[in-house]
Amino acid sequence: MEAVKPKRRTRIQIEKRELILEAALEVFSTHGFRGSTIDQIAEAAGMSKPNLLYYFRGKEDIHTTLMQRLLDTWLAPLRELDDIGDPMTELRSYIRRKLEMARDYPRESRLFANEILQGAPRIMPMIEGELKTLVDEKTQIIRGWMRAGKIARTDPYHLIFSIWATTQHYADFDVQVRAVLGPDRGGEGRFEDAARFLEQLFMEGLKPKG
Amino acid sequence: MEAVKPKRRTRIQIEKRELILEAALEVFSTHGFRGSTIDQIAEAAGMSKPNLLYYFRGKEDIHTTLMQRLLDTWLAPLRELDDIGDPMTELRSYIRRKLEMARDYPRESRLFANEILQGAPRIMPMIEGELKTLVDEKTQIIRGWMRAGKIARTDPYHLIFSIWATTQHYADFDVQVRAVLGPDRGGEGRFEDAARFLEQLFMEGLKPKG
DNA sequence: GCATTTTTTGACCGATTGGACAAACGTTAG
DNA sequence: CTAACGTTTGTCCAATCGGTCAAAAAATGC
Repeated sequence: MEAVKPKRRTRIQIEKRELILEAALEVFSTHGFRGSTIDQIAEAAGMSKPNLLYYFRGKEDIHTTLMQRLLDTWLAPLRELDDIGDPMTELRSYIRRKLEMARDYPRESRLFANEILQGAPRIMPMIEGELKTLVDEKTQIIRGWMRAGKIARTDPYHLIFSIWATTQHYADFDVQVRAVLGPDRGGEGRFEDAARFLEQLFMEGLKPKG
Repeated sequence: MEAVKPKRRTRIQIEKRELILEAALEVFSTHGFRGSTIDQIAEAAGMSKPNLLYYFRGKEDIHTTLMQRLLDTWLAPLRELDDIGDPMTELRSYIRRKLEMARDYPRESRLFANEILQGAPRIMPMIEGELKTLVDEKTQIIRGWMRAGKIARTDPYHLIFSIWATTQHYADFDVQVRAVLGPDRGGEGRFEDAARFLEQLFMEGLKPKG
């Protein structure tokens, strides 16, 4: 195994690459990979297409760079889930943090959803590697809580899936959520309503059986 | 308001249009609208591009036809949710039916998800109309159950969202679910495991408070 | 069988796409 | 100042895209 090249970067390169990735996040998350064009990204980043291609080898390169960074931030809340706190409180915090991410980083959520929806053609290794390892690890912790009678016995994998699904729904299906709630209830308050609902659902649903 | 033209169709037209829609469902659901090409659809339908365009005016036409049909089948389980049965049983059946649809019609789910993810540019009217109306109607029924003390008091809109999110997750994020569960647990049994988990979560979560 | 209508095809078109490239322009160290 | 290096741009290209069209082929009605 060879170490990754150090890749000396100038100040301008660092700044411009950052600018491009921010623009690409905006474009990719709203149109998907194939639906986005380099021109769109270049324009959003305020530069010409050839100029953008001076900083990245190509469209694919931008996308993979973006996805690699994304996964880290995206899995951060799950990483924080640990053994030392009270199980119910830990899970409640996890749900809250996940919902906050859906609220504050909807583009990241949609970018990820777009990729998975289409069969994860470009990030399958990360799913089978990093992500699976982390989930396997955390389900063990959850299983421990169940054995200790701290939370109801159930399938820890599907528990995690359901937390992912319910929270990310508010980012990925945002337009539908807003349309269904209507103008009066679809405002910013929808996230607090969602938080209250999900907290109740999961806390009651996971209460250990006497 | 003018009635839609009767549009006399020959036997061949009916058959071929069906063939094309089936092929288009396959292609659109895996690559999204912009990611799919007419050539791909034509090949999947076993005909040439000009031949396909003899039956549909264009790419957009195929997509909207597909979406219009889809929404009906897609909302069918929610339509069945009614007042006459036992509330808990009704909700349990709804969840089960929804999960069965994710299992049996994953392409339809992904097609829908793709469209919503990108801001529902082509089906917004259906969301704000048909879908919203139905949800408004059903939340009233659910609210009635809550007032009658049959299920726990909570937000009926977010309850429906969470059922949609958790069930459709198994279609939309299928590759991720399978990758995380691994080869041993990611087989066909995953849907039964999911059904058991979701049933427990929602039934316990919605149990009326004594 | 024959005329009419429906279906299928190959060739083609303009627009857009991802990307290459060399020349021009800026910046900076000596 | 100037040579070396980093950055930006205009122009170009081949491939692919959605869609057209006229003519050939097949099906249909009489």
